[in-house]
Amino acid sequence: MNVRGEIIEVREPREVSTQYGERSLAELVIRPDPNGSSPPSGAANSDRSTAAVTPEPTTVTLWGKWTHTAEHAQAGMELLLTDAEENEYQGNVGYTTSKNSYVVLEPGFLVNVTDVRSWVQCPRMYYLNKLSGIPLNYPVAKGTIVHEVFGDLLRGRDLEESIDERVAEAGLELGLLGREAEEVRDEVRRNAAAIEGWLSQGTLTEEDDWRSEYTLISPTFGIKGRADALRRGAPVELKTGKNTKRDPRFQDKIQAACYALMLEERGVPADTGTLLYTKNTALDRNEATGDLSPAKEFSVGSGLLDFVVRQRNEIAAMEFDSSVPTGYEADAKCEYCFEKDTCMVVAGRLGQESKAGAIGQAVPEEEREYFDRFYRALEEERRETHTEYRKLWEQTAAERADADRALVNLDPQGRRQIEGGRWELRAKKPGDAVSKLREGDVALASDGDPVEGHAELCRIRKLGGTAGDEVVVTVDEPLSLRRLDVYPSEISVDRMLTALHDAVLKGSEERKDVLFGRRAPAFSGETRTYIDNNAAQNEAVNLATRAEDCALIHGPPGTGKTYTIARTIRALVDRGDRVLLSAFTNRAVDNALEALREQGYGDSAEQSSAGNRTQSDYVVRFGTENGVREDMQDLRLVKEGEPNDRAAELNGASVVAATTSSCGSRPMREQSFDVALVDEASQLTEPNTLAAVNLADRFVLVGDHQQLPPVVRAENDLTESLFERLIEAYPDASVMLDRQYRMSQRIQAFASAEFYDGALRPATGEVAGQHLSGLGVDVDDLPPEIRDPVAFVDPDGSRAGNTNPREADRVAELVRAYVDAGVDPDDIGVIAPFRAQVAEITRRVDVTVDTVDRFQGSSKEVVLVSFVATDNMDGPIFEDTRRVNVALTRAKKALVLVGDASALESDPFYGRMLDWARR
DNA sequence: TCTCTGCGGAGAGGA
Repeated sequence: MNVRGEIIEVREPREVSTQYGERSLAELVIRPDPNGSSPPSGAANSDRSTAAVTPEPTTVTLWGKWTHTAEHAQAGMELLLTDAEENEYQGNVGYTTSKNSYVVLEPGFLVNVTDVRSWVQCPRMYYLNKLSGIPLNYPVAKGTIVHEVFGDLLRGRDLEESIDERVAEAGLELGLLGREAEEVRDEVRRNAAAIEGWLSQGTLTEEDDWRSEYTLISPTFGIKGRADALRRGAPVELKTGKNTKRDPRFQDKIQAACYALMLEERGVPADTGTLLYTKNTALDRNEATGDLSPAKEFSVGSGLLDFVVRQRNEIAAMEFDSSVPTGYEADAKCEYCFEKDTCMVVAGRLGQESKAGAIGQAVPEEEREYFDRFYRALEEERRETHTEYRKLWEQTAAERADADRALVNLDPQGRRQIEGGRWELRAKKPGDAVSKLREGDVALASDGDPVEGHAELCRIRKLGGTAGDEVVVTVDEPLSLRRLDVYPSEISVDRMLTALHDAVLKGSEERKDVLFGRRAPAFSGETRTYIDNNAAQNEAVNLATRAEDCALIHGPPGTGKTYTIARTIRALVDRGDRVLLSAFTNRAVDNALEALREQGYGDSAEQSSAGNRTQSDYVVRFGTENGVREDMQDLRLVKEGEPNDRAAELNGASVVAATTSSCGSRPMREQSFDVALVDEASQLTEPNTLAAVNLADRFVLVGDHQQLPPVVRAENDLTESLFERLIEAYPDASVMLDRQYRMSQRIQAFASAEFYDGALRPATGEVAGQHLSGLGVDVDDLPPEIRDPVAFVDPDGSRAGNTNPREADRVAELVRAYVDAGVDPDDIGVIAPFRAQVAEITRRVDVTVDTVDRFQGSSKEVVLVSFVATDNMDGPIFEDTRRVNVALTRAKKALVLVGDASALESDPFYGRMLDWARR
């Protein structure tokens, strides 16, 4: 049986005499989790009836080599013991390890296979890889291409066709690395020859069954990864580096053993692993000690699997309290390590202990403190992401579907092989099924069980379609498409971590002086008139152009933020600056680009045809095909093609527009700018902002900290934006746009008073006095309760979960009243705090209905807000009043608050809002 | 069960 629970005490390991002689053991005391203990396989949920009783602490005895794991265990960690034996010692009943047991620390912490690999090489290397990311370099780029070609060959694709396409796909990266396509194709061809030779060597018989790219997630061992290939059920890893030894490298074996471990968990054990070294040149192959085959097979014994688990436990234990490895944990030799310099520099700069030693001047105390604080915050965020993975197996299909995390009960509609040997799978989804999944997302496609069944990472090509129930995905290997799950990603955390690293360890001293409060931002140069009808906007452009370090533009709702951004960019480019335009969302990036184009800059007509851009005065949109809006696709940098052309296109652009997340990608990390201008800065975590800021000498942040803050999973330092921190530290480096072009006087009054000290005012009398009559509506045609431009309606509903059906009915009635009075449905928007209520209202009306969070950045002539709450305003969603600011400031001419009067009155803030609405 | 956008998912290798 399996035993699982929280560790409450760890006792010293000791030697004891047994009938087999001297043996070591370690005892742990755990509080068993009644749901976690289960028979070794299958029926995990069979004994849930015992859940009601809180179990007594139990002693777990770890024998032999598992005492190693006990040495890393701490109270508070979760422990999983598989194949446990019940035992009784001196009257106490407990559990011990058996011959087949594994001991797993923090099984919910999901370690990547490559992380286990690098940890085995050296724990410091694991840390350094995580911290600084792997930069753009040729061996890695080439390795990636060879892997892709390998997969293509296994799927039966023509070699030359595969090489041509895969090299072309890597065009941008290769170009940035200064490589010619033909040279790369030749090299890939040489590597592929080794693969092909082996494939056709007779090693393979008719019974050989192959599959490529196998995704595995292990709930038991807390490991996830993707094997290059399986041959007769055993893992095959391709390595394009040099290995002139007879045996595979140890860390390569560890990698294959990780996959073998996960296969064993699925009941299909593999007792061998194969490493395929394609090597570089014929010369290298001759050096191979008599062994001409690129393939090296090795046996995967239980000792190796145990070792892998123990190594993985070391990582989980290290991450449990976010501590930093020193290198002494392993016996790697620093003198031969090619990361030695980096290792020593990081150690020296951050004041860390390192086996390799430390060089360089430590960064000031406050920077180290900052680094540590954000490092912990980001690791905490990573752990929250891991709980999302865990739900893949802890929740039932129905629970996943209810949480909008999966589409279940899909009806497979067939498959076909597409270009490149890959597959297109089709299915129908139950008509009313909704989820967070969107077209273009990477998701986990499965036959119904994403963890124990057959699952593949896929790309969603179509969701909905004209019939509304169509699902189309593409995958490397075919399966019966019955379920689609959100696949959580750590990319965001990884990129924030590298941005933090770059900011503290690579950032210029001048910028760090400002970031760490040692010096106020400086300004210089002449003041000019850029915008003649709005003093604050003009001041904002001047602040940005005169900034020597940074400028902060505070843009409340409707104040012409986007216009000001476009004008600023133009001013900067006109004087010769190279500018990075960034924002949190693709939508904001494209909006800013649109404004730039409206001002006559960067229009595609002006840009010469792609590949022939010689003048450096054009705009490039850097982003994914799905992320970039249709009308900006012509500016989008296509990464595929002739390396030199692709690189020249990016390098030559005087304005590059990309999300902050993209700024953390490898090609973008190679770019440099004079100025980074970041929109939606108040919605960005500090490390996210740094990803853009790191790429430029100076930066301009645009945002409104009175609107929504960053969305993060963990409660920590990430919730305050850099924008907010700096605007509080340096009010003199900021300007607030104080004239709004959106709301009538009556509508803006509450927000202005509550959030902007009354400083937000209508830009013109026309804006202030706008009214529904401007839409050709006779107010007398409306029901009396909504004739005032700001109205309150209490439908006397009651909250049920995150919905309020009666309130939804009332909202629908009011929407119809507006439409009947002549308001165009396109001019009406409905806002609700919860997605469930959004769905409830959407069923009743045919106008835009969305959450507050998704409405940020847009506006409507008429807005209705459904508050849902009854009884009181408790709950996190209502506590952050900035959300209300956003909701109330979306309306131009009419605003209706729909909610429960007594609940709203129970809170001072909402009470004031009610007084204003009822005035 | 609060809100949620990004991102090639992970891994690609160097002596």
